[in-house]
Amino acid sequence: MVLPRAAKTQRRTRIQEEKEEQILEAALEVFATHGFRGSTIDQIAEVAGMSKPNLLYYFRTKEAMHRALIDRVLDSWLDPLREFDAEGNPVAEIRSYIRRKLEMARDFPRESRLFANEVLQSAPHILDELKGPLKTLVDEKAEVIRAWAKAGKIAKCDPYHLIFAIWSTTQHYADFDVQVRAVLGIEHSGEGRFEDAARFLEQLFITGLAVHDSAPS
Amino acid sequence: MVLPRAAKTQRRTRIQEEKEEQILEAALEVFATHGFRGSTIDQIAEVAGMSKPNLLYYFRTKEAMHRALIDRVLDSWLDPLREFDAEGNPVAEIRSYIRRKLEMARDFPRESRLFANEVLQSAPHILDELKGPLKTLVDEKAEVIRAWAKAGKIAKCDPYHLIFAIWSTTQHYADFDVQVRAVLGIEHSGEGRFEDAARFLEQLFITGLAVHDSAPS
DNA sequence: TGATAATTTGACCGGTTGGTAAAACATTAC
DNA sequence: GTAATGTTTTACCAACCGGTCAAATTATCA
Repeated sequence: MVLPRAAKTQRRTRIQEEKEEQILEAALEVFATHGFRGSTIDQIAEVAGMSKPNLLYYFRTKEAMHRALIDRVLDSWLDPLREFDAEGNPVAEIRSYIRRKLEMARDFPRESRLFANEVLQSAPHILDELKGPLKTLVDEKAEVIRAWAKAGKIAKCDPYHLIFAIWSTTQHYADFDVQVRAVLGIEHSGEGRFEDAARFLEQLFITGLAVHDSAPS
Repeated sequence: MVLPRAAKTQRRTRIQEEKEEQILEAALEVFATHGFRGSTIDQIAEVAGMSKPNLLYYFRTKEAMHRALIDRVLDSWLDPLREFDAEGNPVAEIRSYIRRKLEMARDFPRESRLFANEVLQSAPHILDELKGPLKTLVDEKAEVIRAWAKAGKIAKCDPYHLIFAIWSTTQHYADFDVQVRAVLGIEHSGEGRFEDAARFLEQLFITGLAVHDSAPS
């Protein structure tokens, strides 16, 4: 057999699983740093520690690699939002959503940058996912937030823009890491900046969304 | 004379000014959409409506074009922060800073994406500007904010992370425009989304930073 | 007008890029 | 062991990319 991608429909070799894993790891590194068009197969091959034709044996095109990577990462990327619980305490839910998003920005910055690059450049490869699954999920959670506001549990606000604000403020620490560190200076560029950010963002969102006396349910 | 860039040190032709303008406009369009490595001189030339060698007559390399573009745009991009007035009313200053940043995201999204692309990819061409002029400016304004907090005019908070939060939430509407529109759906993708965003962000930041009874100066 | 300088173009070049072909090599199943 | 299958490598290609060059064209101005 010469076509590994076809063989995959049957059963995958141990080697296949290992190598595909290796390749996607390298692809994440490179795509996240240079974007799709800015990345080269040679670069990815080098990071993956294999030759270019070898790499193309597992993924027939650059786009196939990118697509496989996105498919694998997108789901886990949305997990924090999925865990947003309608039954939970509103303030606690928002707080822990911010926490989780910030932890992801700290622990998985490459995944964040992968999407940031893609979206920044008009999301040519994931637009459908944004309009479909992502929109559906956000619509659902926005409804939850709207209900909380209506019940007077949090301040009235546009739930979509609230979600955007949480996304942008947290992912900022992954996507614009270089700028954050440049501005903070070496002395504040330790991992402590994530603690500081968490403290600030909690204060901002929790206080900013608290129901104040003049606006009862 | 054959070297236009040298001639520039003397006096620039009308044609030179016009063409350079045209080129930088096209370069902004292309660089903002595809990033530096993802952009090609041919693309820029096509958008600018001239041939590649002609374009290279005005800017000798792709990098020279990029650099000229950044130089031209960076200053105006920082204007809103510069206008941040230590003598003004804190709440009003923060409110109008958010307003201005949001207006820029709406009116000059390409400029925002130009920097976003650059920073996302580790800012290879502007790192010095970030560590120098940008950091200096932010340090200065952070001190103003710190003083306001100390005087009890706004809630105590980390001024750097406050600035980051304003940057990220406002620029989000330029940089991640595609995603914002995908999530909001066609029905809410009109220009009205900037009004909604402004309302939400004002509420968030103003309420979130208001001094609350339990924390006097 | 004509001379001079400024601008534009087409043809081209060496290096890179995504991708292919085929043969060499390794692994597995019997 | 050996045959079939799976994996890796070497050599290569056509398209593209950043950039050059010299000639052609156009604008400027005495």
